[in-house]
Amino acid sequence: MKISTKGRYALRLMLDLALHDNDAPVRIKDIAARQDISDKYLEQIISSLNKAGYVKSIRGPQGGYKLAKDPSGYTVGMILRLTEGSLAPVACLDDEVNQCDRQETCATLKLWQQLDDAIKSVVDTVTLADLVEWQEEKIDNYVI
Amino acid sequence: MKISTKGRYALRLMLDLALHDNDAPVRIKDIAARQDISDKYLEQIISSLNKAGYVKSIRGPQGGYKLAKDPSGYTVGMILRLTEGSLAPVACLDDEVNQCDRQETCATLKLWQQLDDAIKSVVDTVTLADLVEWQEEKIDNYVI
DNA sequence: TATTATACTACTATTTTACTAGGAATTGCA
DNA sequence: TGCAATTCCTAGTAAAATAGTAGTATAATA
Repeated sequence: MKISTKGRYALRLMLDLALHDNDAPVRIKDIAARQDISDKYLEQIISSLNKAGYVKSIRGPQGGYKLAKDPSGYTVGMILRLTEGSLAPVACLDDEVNQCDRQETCATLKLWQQLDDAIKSVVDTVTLADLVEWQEEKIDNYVI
Repeated sequence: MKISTKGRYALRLMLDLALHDNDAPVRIKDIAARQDISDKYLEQIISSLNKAGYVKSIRGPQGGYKLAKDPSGYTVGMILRLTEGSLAPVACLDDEVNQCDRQETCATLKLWQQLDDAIKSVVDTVTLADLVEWQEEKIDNYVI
């Protein structure tokens, strides 16, 4: 029941983009350095975000990436589902293909549905804008 | 972010024990047949439940397993954590060893805490007795 | 046209998952 | 007392997922 590095890195990547959103696009190399993540791995992750239209890419010198829309336009769930796949705790909630034949009389199914709802209530509510806000709060309060 | 078979099977196993809780202990073989799960695999799973004192075992002929206490005494979280390990969505919530050095200024940490709370609010609230109840409701309503 | 950046594809070591296999220990019953 | 039924214990293993690395192609800019 762990979120993988892919999902976690994707969130930090998008947050980094949101925090450095001025005119100039942000290079993978810079995100990788700031977030201390392999740039080659980030490249793969951002590639799927790019294909989904979550970020815009600019190639060549002075190139990089920018968010496609305002941070408030992304929920955490959107980003995680794109990189992690489904966030449902069991496969039978994903799609009909994975439903088992005990469906009708399965008591644990109700449990999984409740758990799924609880997860959704967080990931589909919190947006990238919230993360930006929280980040700024944390930085303000953080004194060495 | 999936619950593994180990955790799912453990829940069904415990539910099966709760549903067949009369004087006679329940054999692994019977649970395996009813739940359509490999009995050798169930054996391993119930072994950890036994070591944790969640079930009592009786060896020899007419042996088997029984719940150690009333179904209301087990939360789903207890059973899942024993078999799955931690249910926290990221390792840095598990223990201090896994905390990263960004902890102080990490905005996603707040997200993971909220997600963790949401998960806990379900798994630490629902008990095996609830599953029994749901099961009975389902069976009552299920007409072929 | 050299340089800087993204884009794409393939490969790989490690870990986790989901079991299977085989035998040892215990106990009830004939 | 011995056999059969059951749990107990340990090891092995195929397949999938995870977390990357590596190399080259493509595009844009100065």
